[in-house]
Amino acid sequence: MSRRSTKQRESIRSVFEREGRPLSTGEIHELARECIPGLGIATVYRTVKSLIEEGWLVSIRVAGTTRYERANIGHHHHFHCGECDRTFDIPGCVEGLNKLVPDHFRLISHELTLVGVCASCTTSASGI
Amino acid sequence: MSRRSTKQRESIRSVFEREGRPLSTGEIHELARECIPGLGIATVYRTVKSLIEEGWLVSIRVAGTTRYERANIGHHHHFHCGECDRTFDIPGCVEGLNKLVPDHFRLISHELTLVGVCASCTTSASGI
DNA sequence: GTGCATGCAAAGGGTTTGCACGCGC
DNA sequence: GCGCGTGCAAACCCTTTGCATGCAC
Repeated sequence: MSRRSTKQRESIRSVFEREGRPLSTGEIHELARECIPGLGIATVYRTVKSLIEEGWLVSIRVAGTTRYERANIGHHHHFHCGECDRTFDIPGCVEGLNKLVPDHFRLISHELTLVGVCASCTTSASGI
Repeated sequence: MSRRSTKQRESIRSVFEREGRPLSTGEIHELARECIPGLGIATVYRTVKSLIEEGWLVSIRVAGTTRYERANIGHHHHFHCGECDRTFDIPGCVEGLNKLVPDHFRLISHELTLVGVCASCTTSASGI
């Protein structure tokens, strides 16, 4: 269970700590390659998988793509920007979920995604 | 824009009318083949695409897969059963969405998915 | 030195496209 | 008969796996 500390692995962890938002494998690859040009996509997938097994990351699905984020940030939801295609965490939750559950259905969890335009795209109009 | 009426196309439409719930391409293919054994998967994809362009279907993403449903059923959300992997429509909505939106972000739409166990899986324990 | 982690390339699964045939019109 | 819609197979994209090399320990 104890994993070796390699520069690839540490680089991927630091990308998440630096960005502080959910990232796709493409984003991870691109951002981590700024430090490690030769980083292979297979290593990204393998490292993400092992970080999930360790409980350091969790996977989420937003706007049709799988993304990954830190596991320790508690219950929250997501805001997806349709302009720059980035996803952000938002704290808080909604009320009235139980009244939506049909009779004899059992509610275990829920996912909420807000879709719109993020602050930087709203102000710059051109995106990032 | 006017499409020919073929037995494949009509069969796919009737599957949606019969089931009344969001369907994946796999489910569409399987269900429509009960009437048209030779139906190819490429035809399913092409027909679904054209039904979306016509505004008869819309695509949604639930639990990691793309599904399709009738476009004319109004605002609603989804319940995904983790046992049988089927998705159901649920009427109604939640309150308090606006207070979740971060400053300077603009909210356009939202998606809510409840995850749990559906009525038939709850009672039969074994699923469908 | 031992063996896990990496990079490359090939293999998988789901979706899309090219092409010749057949059916709707 | 003309041309769109279909079925098959190949092509694609994203993700996973096999294998030899290299680095962490």
